[in-house]
Amino acid sequence: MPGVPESCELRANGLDLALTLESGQFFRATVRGEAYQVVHREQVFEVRQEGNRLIARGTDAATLGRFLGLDSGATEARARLARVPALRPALRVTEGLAILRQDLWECLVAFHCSTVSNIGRITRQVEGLARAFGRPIGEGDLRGWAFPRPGAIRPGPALGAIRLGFRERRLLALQEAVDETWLARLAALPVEEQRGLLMSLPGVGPKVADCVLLFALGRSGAFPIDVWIGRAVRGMAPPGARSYDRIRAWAAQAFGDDAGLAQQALFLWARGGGKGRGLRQAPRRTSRIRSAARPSP
DNA sequence: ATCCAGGGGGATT
DNA sequence: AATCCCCATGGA
Repeated sequence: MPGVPESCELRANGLDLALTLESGQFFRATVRGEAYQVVHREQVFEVRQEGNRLIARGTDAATLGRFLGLDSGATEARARLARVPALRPALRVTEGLAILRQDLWECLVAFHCSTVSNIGRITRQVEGLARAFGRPIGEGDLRGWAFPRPGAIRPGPALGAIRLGFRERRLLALQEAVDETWLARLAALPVEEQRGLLMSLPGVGPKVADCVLLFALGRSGAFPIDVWIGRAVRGMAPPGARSYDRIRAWAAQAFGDDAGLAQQALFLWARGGGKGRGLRQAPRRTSRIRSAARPSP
């Protein structure tokens, strides 16, 4: 039995840890005093930020750096995105935001659960799945449950207690459609094939597929469009860009491989979140705009 | 094309 | 306290 979890320290490279972990892309980070406790794959670790330093316990620098996207060039991406004037207000309140690199299967399930739901509920459901079906991991004060691998989630009262609602049957079907080999092959495909394959899964439409491409498969040009993004880009995108595919094509043209970061910045900004604001309360100021704008044929 | 599944969070009444 | 609105997917 190993005793003390390994520690590490690395430069944050401009990352805002709190902003990134609480930006709604990841569901397994919890506040613990000045730090965050994170469950990532088979590790439970604790990480905190002091200025431009990240100090962690229970993981190694390589794993942490990759998970946090420290090598993803977020600073350069922001500089390129700032050339688009309409994006500047969103960029202003999301300095230090990065796109995480999550576990593929966990990310797929989490965003599968996200359909017609909200962040608080998704968080509880992901945690519930881990507690009910995952393996206990960690040691000392760093304990948790790994997310259950495909096949480990079983129908029954324990699953019912997680209250997935109509998502439960689809989650079980999703699990049947996928195994470790399938996931490994998916990761190696070109992006358009990845997207098509993801969308062929039960309960996975364009939005969920794009979330998985962005948050797990490292496809930085993916641009998931939920209702908040739809509102945010109204007025930026040309009036013709109304459908999911047209907004997506516009984003690809406007932002290229930086579209994913643009999306996450817009998401926080549109919800009234961003630096020092948290993400919990979403003011309804845009609902009027939304009802005023009708889809055109 | 429209309705619903099942639920919870937030806002309005 | 009751009621309305919201939300992404798939099947009727």
